[in-house]
Amino acid sequence: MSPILYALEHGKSKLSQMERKLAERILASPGEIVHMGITELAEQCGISPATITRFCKVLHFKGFPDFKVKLAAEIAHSDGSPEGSGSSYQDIVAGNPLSVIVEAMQANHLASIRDTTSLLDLERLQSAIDVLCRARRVDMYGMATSSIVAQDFYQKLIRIGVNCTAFADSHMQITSASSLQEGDVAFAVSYSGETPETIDALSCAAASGAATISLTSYGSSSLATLADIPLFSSSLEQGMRRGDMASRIAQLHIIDILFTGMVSTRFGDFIPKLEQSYLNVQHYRHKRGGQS
Amino acid sequence: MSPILYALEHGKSKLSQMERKLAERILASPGEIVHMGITELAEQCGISPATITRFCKVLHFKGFPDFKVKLAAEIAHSDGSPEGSGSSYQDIVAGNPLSVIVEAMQANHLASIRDTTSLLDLERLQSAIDVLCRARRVDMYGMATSSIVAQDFYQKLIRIGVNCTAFADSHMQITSASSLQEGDVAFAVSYSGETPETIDALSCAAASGAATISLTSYGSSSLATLADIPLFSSSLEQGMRRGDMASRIAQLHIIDILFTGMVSTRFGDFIPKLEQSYLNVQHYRHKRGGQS
DNA sequence: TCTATTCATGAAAATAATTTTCCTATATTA
DNA sequence: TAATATAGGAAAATTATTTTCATGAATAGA
Repeated sequence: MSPILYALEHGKSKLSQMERKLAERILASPGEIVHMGITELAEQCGISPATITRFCKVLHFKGFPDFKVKLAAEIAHSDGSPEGSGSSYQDIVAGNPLSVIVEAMQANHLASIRDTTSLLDLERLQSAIDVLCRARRVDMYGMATSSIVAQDFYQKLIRIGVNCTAFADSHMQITSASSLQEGDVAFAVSYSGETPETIDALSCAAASGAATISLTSYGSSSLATLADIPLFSSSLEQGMRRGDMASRIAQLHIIDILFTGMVSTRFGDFIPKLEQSYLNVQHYRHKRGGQS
Repeated sequence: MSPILYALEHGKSKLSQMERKLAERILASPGEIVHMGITELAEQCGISPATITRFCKVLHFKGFPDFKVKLAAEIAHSDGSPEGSGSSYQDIVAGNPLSVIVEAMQANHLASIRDTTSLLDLERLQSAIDVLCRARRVDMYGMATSSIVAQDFYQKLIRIGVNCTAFADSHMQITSASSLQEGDVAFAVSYSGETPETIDALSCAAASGAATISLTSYGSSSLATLADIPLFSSSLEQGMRRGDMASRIAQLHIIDILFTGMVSTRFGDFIPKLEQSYLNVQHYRHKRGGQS
């Protein structure tokens, strides 16, 4: 906790009634305070602006604006997660004020990325990258939210000239999987690891002789068991319906690592293609008279 | 370097003479700026206070004090964690060992989420949520990477029964935009804020009388200027082609906040629909013999 | 090349925010 | 109980910020 908030918390007992109201309001959501005027804050606390100015002077600030700037600087260091723990998932419920939602979401997403990174098995990740780099063709499978992740990887791979498909349609996924061969890669994404359509597609791909990679939430699941190289994103403890938001961020995080790993491995091959795809989009647009 | 300073540094060329003086003064010692009044800063730059206020507005801040608070928050992280984990953006180059890539990616993504959160304007976010909650119909626009983000929001909105479309085809986007009416919402996503197809679609939507929301990387852009409610994700300093990875994570972060805000606002309406959509997917699967 | 128009800019007016002053009510101590 | 100290608010004063308006420079069009 930042020095200012700490001082407020611990000095509370010494403060007078009105000052305490103020201190409590500030502690309740410091992030909001920095975007408030003195009048607004005064009203919310049921006190007068004069009291606030005096209070800031007591704390040795030059005034209220000075206090705000210093406070903003301090709370920026923290994650927004209460008690600075760094890794706690927050649940979000009805009627929460927006500031709480924002803080909770930040805490969740940061925790999710951290947890996912710390769970990574580098060797396994490297072998996934190697397999992908050598792939003649790559198939992506995923339904609903996971289809977004699959699409994202698809877009990236296309840009470096990897022969890749990512059908959203489960029948097409199966059809595509049937036509894979040895040397091809099937990459399946699923939050639960139990999505039947995705499992079917990956099974089919394995039967066709393709190497299989799964990306699921951490823990044992049918999809992970099935895959040659199972990769994991962190699973979220609270409120399952909420889980897929943080999980998707974590999965994209892994996708980014995979992609960057691929580019880094085959720099010479891939970077020129990446440049070219970028330039071509630019070029086409300029012809039409638009901008970047 | 923080997104604000980065935007200043890189947008300098687009600025006018006086604005450039100002930008240079801010870049010279951002830490001092946050403790200055607008008049003092104006004098030091040899310009008028009016120019400063205008400049802040161009950067989509509410005014000079708002700029100061956001800047204070940002420079707080950057000097807090020098060159390592924490909050500085890392570039990724050829032949980096995987462990370095992983660390850099984590640092980038964490920084991106933090920066984006600190740049958020809660009031603006709230008005976006309000507008979305009341919308008769919502149109999503976005090309390439941004289309992924648009699709993601689309999937979420559909699940809570919001009438929403997210065509990937730019002609369909325009067609759809033309049929919008007052009370509808158009939501455009673009990393650069200059994607012509997306700008066209949003302009068209505005002409049709729809409320317009943009989600772009931080800085002044055509799309942000066009929108009634411009929202921003943090922009990434290093290696331009790398920017869209972190930016996409940041944009999804904002999508999650918007969605959660909507659900929280209209808990009673939306939660049952969310439950129902979940149960229906389950039900359908069990009939076929699969699992969750 | 000249004119019209747009755009950048500063001066000053208007507005908004903050701080200070002054006053009252309450509590405290002799 | 009276004297005094003090917290706290109302309102005035001050200060900061924003807006408006006028001007001159630059650019585009004729």
